[in-house]
Amino acid sequence: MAKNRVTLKDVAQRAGVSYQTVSKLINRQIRLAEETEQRIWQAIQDLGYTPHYNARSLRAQRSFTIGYSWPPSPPDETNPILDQFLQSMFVAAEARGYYLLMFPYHYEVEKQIAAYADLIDAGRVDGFILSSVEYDDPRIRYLQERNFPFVAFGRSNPEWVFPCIDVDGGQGLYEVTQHLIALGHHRIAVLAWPRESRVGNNRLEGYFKAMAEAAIPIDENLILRGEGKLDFGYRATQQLLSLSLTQRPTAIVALNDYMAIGAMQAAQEQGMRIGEDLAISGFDDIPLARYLTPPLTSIRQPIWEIGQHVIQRLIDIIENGQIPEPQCLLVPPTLIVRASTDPKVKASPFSRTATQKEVISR
Amino acid sequence: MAKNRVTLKDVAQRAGVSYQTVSKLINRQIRLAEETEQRIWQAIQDLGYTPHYNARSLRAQRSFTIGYSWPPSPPDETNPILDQFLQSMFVAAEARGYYLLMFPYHYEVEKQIAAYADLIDAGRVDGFILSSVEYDDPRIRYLQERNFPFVAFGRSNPEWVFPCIDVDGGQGLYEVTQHLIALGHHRIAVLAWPRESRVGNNRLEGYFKAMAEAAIPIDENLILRGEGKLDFGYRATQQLLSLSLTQRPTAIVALNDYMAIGAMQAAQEQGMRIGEDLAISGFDDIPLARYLTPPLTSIRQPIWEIGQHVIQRLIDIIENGQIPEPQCLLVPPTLIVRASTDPKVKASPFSRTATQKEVISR
DNA sequence: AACGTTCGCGCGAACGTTCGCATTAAAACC
DNA sequence: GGTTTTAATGCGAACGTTCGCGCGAACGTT
Repeated sequence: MAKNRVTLKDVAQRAGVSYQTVSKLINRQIRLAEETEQRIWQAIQDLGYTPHYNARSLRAQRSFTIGYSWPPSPPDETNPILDQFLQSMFVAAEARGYYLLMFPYHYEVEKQIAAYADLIDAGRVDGFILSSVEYDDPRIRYLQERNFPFVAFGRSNPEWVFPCIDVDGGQGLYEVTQHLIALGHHRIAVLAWPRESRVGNNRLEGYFKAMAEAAIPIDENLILRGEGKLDFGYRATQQLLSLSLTQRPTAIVALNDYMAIGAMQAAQEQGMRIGEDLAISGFDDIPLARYLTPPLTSIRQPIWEIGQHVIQRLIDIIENGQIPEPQCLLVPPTLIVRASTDPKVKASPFSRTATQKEVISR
Repeated sequence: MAKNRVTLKDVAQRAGVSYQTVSKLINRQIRLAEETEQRIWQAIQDLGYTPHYNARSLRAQRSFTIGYSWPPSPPDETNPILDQFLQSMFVAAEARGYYLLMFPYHYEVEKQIAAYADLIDAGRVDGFILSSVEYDDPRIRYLQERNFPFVAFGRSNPEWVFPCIDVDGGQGLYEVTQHLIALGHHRIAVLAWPRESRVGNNRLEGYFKAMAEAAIPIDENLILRGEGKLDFGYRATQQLLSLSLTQRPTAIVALNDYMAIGAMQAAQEQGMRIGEDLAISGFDDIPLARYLTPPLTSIRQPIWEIGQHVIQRLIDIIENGQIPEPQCLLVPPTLIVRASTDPKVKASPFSRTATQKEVISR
């Protein structure tokens, strides 16, 4: 297994210099005679030297490791962005010589904080990425208090100042609502999350803004709140469709795709033609969205870019200590119009042309 | 940030012993006088001591870290088991004092192997978990050659001997095929993967076995191979349904849920009632499966158990060097019968009773 | 010719552990 | 009562780096 490892001393001996000199060359902290430098590189090559991570970290008091933990998705739902987010992050990390360390997410606050504290105290990580950030997030409080580097994917309390990046969900909802209004809809229902949901509230604001700009009064009966699951979307839509003709919505905006799918099923069971009799939109643009019948209008988050950004930012903070402005960056999502809201964008989802006909707004 | 860290020496001084003694107590390599032991624990508690990871690893030549890398899922598909698999693994790892390190997956063989080599040479990991294992997998070859610990989720060449665990996909297909035969189906089509697919071949064997046992001849025209995407399922099913009545299948077994969903859409477009006119089954039991109309019969893999097992096994190998028999463990998946194959198991997917009516075979 | 300055490199120390052996005192043996 | 065993702890070294300082030689400057 771990046989006789090649160390700096081996390289140094072969190159005929002291081992510290080799170290300095590797870390580019020194100018060497051209000839010596070549000799050393050659020796490194010949012996196949790789610096020992733990020794380096011990001495430098740096771990070149970023910690990440996230809440597991419930069994009846998959996290549509996890894979891409992770891949994006560790590609970005690798490019700067870092790796990502995963550790379990605990729901009990104390155990959760303890997990972060242990990693810090053990010197295993140089910083953290946070996601699924909520109001009063104890992790943010703790890390700020210890003055330990982190970057969050998601906003928290508006008055808190910390490095974060977030998708402007409000902008997404603003656009989709505008899109529906432009198509002539007035009674637009929302399948929303509970009031405590920070993400939900951010998104809802965009809906209110678009409605206000179009001078359409808000009907509180059309805003239904639930746990964001498919069957809530289904039941809520049944309820909406049981309203009288003058009250019933002509469009439903769901805050995620699962609820939208539930809504589609409920509407189809009642024989309604989605996109014609009733418009439905989702959020997240899960891969399946374009394959549904009809294809689902949705809002896509720039996950890859967020992963890149969040890591770049964290490493900048770790290495330079400086937190660049703006503290919190908002990136706009992309509205993807499909036949579930606009029947003109229809056709079989499998023909090449149909796929291209998806209207990517912006 | 990293302020004055509490070290063994601090603890030792406060407890009035040498720092090596404290180390030995922590590692339970020594018997101490009851009173001294208490004093030391108290000091550890008082000062909030946490061992420094890099120092420990440097000295012990062990990293307590497990490396994992996996191919990113294509943009039009989500990996339905990734989240659960990861969570399971790092929960198991944490319980034994290990963490998981993620690193990018490269498709070019050389870069891929280089990534593994670098982590080994740098001493950053004690072992690896492999997944998405294929025939002639170069990673297996390399790690075996270096005699470096690893455990694979998935089989490779039948003649290779290495620690692995895999879902018995053949058993899954055997059961679903038997299930369909018992319902009176004879012409059972398969939406399969390309011939080079190891997973696909393993699964197919179960189909052949069940057909052979029922003495039903294989019709090669009913075995269609594609890339495992939704639209292949769609097109393949269109093709199958265009066959003459005597040749057309009465049941379609898909090797994953996405192809099954495509098949359902194609069949429904032709006005067929799924579960009655045509039976369709999938594989993976993605969360959405039970919410489809009709709910999709599928095969669920025991992912959590696999994650636990794979980690336990790897740590055993790392710590004891011994590779327990059997080298490769096969675990059976679970057939979940829903209305897409058996209309008796129907009803709205959202009523409590309906959910319970899902028949979990075995 | 004497004197700074830069260049090229070496040296000792330290990072915080673990490990094996040495040491001391008390207890047990004959 | 001297010798051997056992229990409880100490001591020095090592793991493979990085870091700051130092030192001789070469180089230009006055």
